[in-house]
Amino acid sequence: MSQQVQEKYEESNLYKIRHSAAHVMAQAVMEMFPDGKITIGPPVGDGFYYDFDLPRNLTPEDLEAIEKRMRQIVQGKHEFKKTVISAEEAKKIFANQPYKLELIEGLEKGGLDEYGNPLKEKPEISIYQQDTFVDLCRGPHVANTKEIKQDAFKLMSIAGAYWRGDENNKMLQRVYGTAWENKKQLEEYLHQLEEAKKRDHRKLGRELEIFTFDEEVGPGLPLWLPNGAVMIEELEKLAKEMEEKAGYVRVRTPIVSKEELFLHSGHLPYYAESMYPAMEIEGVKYYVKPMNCPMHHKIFGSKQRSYRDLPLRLAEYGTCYRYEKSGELFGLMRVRSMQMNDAHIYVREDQFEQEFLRVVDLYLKYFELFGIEKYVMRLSLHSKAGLGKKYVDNERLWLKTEDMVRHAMNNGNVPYVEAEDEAAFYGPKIDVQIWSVIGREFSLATNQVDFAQPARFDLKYINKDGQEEAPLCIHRAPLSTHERMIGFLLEHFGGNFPVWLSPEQVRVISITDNQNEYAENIAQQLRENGIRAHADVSAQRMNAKIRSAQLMKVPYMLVVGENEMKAEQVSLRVRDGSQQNNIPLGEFVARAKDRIARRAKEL
RNA sequence: GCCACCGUGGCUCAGCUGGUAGAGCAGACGAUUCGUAAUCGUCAGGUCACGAGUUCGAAUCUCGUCGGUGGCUCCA
Repeated sequence: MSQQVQEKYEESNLYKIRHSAAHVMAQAVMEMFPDGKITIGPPVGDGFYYDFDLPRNLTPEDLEAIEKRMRQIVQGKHEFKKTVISAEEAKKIFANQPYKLELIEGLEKGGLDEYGNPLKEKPEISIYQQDTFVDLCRGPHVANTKEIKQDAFKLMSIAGAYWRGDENNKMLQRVYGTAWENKKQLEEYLHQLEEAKKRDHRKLGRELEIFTFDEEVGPGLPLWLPNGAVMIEELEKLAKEMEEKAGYVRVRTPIVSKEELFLHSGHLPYYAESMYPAMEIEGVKYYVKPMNCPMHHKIFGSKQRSYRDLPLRLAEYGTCYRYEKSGELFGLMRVRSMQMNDAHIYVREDQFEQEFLRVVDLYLKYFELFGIEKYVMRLSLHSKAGLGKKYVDNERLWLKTEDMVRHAMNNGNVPYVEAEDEAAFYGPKIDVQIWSVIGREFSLATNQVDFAQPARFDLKYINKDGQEEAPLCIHRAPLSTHERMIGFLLEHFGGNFPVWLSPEQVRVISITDNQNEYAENIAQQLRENGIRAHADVSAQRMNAKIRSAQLMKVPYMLVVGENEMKAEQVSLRVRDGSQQNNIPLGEFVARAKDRIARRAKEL
């Protein structure tokens, strides 16, 4: 479904403007560095970039100069002229441009596109020229440079990027820019970026006292503050409720185990670079677990299983530790200690499809609950080249299980896209890609098939005929990790959580000291009703108390003054600003309890 | 891990081309007792991330380390 949107964008005028702006930028950069090497410069989601190999690193001042020169160039109304040429001619033109020569060879020989991916047919080779700048390019472009409005683009940042996206290649300098049809659109976009910053989970996490990082504790190792701990517990409670209904049982396993376990599981052969290095005790190596699965497989294998026992659904919200490269860490979204919302389901082959769909169904229930509407299910497959390296070397089972997943998804009428070379080492998986409201994309829920580990651990059950048979295993984490989930939810709700998720659900605000005791009393009654409440009896004025409760995004404020105390009532101010004066406490308790029990979106 | 940039009290930020730190908010204390988003005052709080170097003198310059940010690679 996103395919359609992309095709549209590629045909749009905006796409041409951005692509053309990239060429203009390349012209400006090449004027500055005549010996520089150009590579590729495509449009992207909200702008464009161009990758260069330059004699020195660009500085922010350079960006200004480049931008200034670009404005001059676009005003020149230079035509974008396309010429179709032969590979030989192209090689002559770009004789001093090694990256372009590589691209031309790719086009000529195997039909590789600029990212090195194979093309279906051998494409024609064309160049585009504007003013003094010639680029190998298939287009399309705007008619002339003046169609790029001089006040509707902006260079955004300099970044490093590997040639052809391969970390073994040279790192190039990438300049990102944004370009729009007019000044107003550009300003709107820049405004959106500002707004997005306000919803950044790292900022909200600090302001709402959800989590913190400490240099001395270590990068990627979040400390959960009391408010954050409440949220995690709410997520666990939710998961436990759902899973109990769905027939899961819960287990607990240790954080470290002997090397042998991870050799056995295949983690060390295939996953070692994402694991913390071993520690040695009494001459034996121990590893901190990056996943719970090997332990769960041991639990499966701890007694003889009958076909009647399946599906066996073992759940554990265990904390795992992965060594993520330092540059990959990102707030709560990418951490080194993470609590998986994990379970492993052991099924017979004939149960696979139904069980797999039940897991997908569970995701959808969660998405509905959180109001997540924009997502894409992505079926991640192995690649032939990765067999024996990234992936367990058993092509037959890969193809078979991939087909089983496809079949299940098709039968369940669940739309999905396929992604080659993205699977887990032990089998294909469905990842759910979602976008937080501020446009950040990542995968949340995951549902993975594992044919490899059960075999490695020699897991068996006794079938109807009394024969031993190997189960399939489904790894699933519909709430992802609690870290990433809460990071996502912070941005998704902008900190305005539904009542059930709010760390503090009610703040009781006394107007003067005379009502302090009454306020404390009410907070206590609320707590006895299972509502997270506390009284603000500080020496502040009511307005200041309301302001601080609003800033902490507390869903309900109960204001109590002389009148309320006399009448034994409360005045309710809701986070959205609405209010309901002089209601009996019981009425409010009923409302709050109802919202919490239903996990309602509305306040 | 790679490229670039950044790092001043809990938070947000001032501190020009080097002369040894300042504000607001938050906090503590005191005063105020007030009807739906900030009452007033006083006080306390910083080895300017850390370590070297240059210099008569460094928060300001150089190098290194650590941490963060934007990307690349990778990913729940």
